[in-house]
Amino acid sequence: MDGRGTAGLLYLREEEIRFAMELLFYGYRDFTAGPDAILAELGMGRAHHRVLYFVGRHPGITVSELLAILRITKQSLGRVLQPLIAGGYVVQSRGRSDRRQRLLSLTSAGEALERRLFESQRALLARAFRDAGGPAVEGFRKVMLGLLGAEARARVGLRVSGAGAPVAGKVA
Amino acid sequence: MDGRGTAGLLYLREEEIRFAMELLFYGYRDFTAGPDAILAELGMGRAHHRVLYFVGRHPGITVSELLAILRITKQSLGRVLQPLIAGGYVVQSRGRSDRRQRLLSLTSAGEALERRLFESQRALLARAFRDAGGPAVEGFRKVMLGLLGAEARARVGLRVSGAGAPVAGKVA
DNA sequence: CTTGATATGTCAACGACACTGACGTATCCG
DNA sequence: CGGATACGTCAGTGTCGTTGACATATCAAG
Repeated sequence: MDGRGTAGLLYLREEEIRFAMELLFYGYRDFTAGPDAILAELGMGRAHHRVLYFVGRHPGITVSELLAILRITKQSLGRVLQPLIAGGYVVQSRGRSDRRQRLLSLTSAGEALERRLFESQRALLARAFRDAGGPAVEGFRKVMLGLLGAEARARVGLRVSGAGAPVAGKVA
Repeated sequence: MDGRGTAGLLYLREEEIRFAMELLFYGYRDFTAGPDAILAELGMGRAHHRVLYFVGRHPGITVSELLAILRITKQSLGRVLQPLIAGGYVVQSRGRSDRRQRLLSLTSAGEALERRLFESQRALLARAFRDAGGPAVEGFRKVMLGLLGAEARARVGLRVSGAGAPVAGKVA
């Protein structure tokens, strides 16, 4: 299988690892470039995008849960959430069972902006998927899943349904 | 090469795209967590890591070239490069053909630190590769390569061939 | 050899985004 | 009632990026 019939299965040479590292570095940067440009025009940044994304993904999410996903402090979230609320992108509502909670949701303006940001990345990702092909996409998911820590894997695993068998991973 | 509009092979549902987005978000964060922790003890940050990495990767690199790779300003680089030089991790030497250039290389201390940071990520990546399997790794590379812009693709592409890699060869 | 471009360094100010620490308030729960 | 929890906020700090301006050494060309 491997060109050089060296070791049997997967010979993890350093070069191979460094290649992957650079793919992650350049890939992540180029993947976020589109939204970054859009947000810059609105005086917002990547942090705003993350909030819009996860609030859109989990309508009615609590502040605590959002903090856990983003792994930032409430002070950091506040700095970015306040403008989003003031700008009419996000609304708060008090929890019905627990009135201390402020459940977050997107307004229609928030949904529109999130959609715009999403489409920018969707286009790039869809092209990469199409060019790579179905089996490659499946491999991409497997490898990326292996990079996630236990917490993130659990979070993302909740919706892994259609993505095929999850990686056989030991979650230390 | 741009077969637009057909959903034949790969049905790019939104859910699938969002799943990949989250893999990239969580994956990149968890992938950088190891080095971040090591660097924090040394009073350094991710920017220092990137300089160590690429200087180690390209010994004798010019400042201009490093700036082009990182896509930051020389002021930003200076703030991070100066401590690395003062700390004995990086050395400068004047270019032999062009004495205006300051060619950058790692000292043995720099190599040791870079190696330590590398090993932290290598362990995680190697485990993810092993768990996912060879074909999955190949798919991972294909998809990630598709996310790179032309410039980054050319940059990493320079060593896809020269690596003598068991990588199946052509890209995309 | 002067002249203009290039490679690099640096000062100064600023912005985004994270942090810690501390305090205040509303609400839940036992 | 009283402690724990959910959230908000003020104040200060640090990393890492930016723009703008200016200095210096060196190259390359007329």
